[in-house]
Amino acid sequence: MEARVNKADWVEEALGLLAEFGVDGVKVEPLARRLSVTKGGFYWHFKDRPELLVEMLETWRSGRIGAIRRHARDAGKSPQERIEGLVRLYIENVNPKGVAIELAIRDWARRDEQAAEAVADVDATRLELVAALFRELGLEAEAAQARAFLMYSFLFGQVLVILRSGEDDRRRLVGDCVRTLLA
Amino acid sequence: MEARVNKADWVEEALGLLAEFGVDGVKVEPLARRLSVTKGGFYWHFKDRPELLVEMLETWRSGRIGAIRRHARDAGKSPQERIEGLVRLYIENVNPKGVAIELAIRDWARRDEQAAEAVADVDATRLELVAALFRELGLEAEAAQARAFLMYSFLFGQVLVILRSGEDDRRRLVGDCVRTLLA
DNA sequence: GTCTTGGTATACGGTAGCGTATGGTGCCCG
DNA sequence: CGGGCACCATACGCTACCGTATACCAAGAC
Repeated sequence: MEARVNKADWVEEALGLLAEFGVDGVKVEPLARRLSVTKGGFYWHFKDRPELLVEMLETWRSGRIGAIRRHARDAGKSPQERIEGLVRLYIENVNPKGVAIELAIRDWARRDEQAAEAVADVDATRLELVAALFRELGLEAEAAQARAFLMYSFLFGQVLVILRSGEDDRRRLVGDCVRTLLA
Repeated sequence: MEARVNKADWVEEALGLLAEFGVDGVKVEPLARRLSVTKGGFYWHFKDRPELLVEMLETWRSGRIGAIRRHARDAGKSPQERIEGLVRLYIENVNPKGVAIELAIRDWARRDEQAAEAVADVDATRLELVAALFRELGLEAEAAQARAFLMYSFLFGQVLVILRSGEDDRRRLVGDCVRTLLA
């Protein structure tokens, strides 16, 4: 039943809109319609649309960084396994909505300083984690940093390229690439 | 002086808007304002806004594919040099507007089938070119394809990650990565 | 039982953009 | 020199969205 809609619900649904239509698609009236309410309540929680946007960014940033920190403590597995876990976690579309949000936010970041800062923040965290794993694998600090950058960039870039040959082909290619990056 | 604005001018300026604000930013009235005319002439050249959008896509697609074909005929240099030329050409921001257009179109492609098709088209062409260069370098067909995918994806992904350490650092990292990819 | 907290509905005025209509205007061509 | 072609200005009606105002309501706290 869930009659009432709270602040978190607004943000959550707004992220859904973001994933589907990009920043410019998160508009308050459509958002309210999605939640089957009118925008009456929106302006109770948020001063205006920009305030919702920063809230979304904060939610995303802390969510992503939290996820990374949780993953980092995931000891007991080999570095390879943990890297492969990351690959699965962020890319191999277990979670298409999450990927869509990432891409939408990165696009947004090209025009918005605050979005860019959030992205820089999570990138720094993730890159450091991946670099640490490469160091565990025996690489020198510099080399590990470069390798982490290469791997991380590849994983993102890969979702931007459109293969006509289909998803199976992509999975195969990504697999091959990850393997060579771990060599 | 250039008083009159022709179809190509509209498309050109529309691509500028696309680069700056994304697809949703290409709106006909603002576009006309940029060209210092009213939208009167717009609807003489184009039936409606969607028609402009497909025109932009076509222009971009044929432009990119043409550029690739031109580059492919650029013999006389070693494969390494030609690959490094590509890196410079498409990525190392010689041409920030071109990169912005690419990204905006790829974002657009997530929601629009026609944009996706254009992107798939240029990706196929570029991937094949890069794969050919890796074959020249002595890799087997399969390996060359995978390496091309890795390199191409990396170059795109790299522009999505935001480094706080600045552009010099990025250039250094990208250089290192490209070198390991050519090894 | 009434008060407060956390919402929701409705209605309004304003702006931006879309697409249409219609009537210019400068320039080239015959 | 008179079309007509290529383009521009103006004005209109329509819709979508923003933000504000204001009144309402339901549930728990006292």
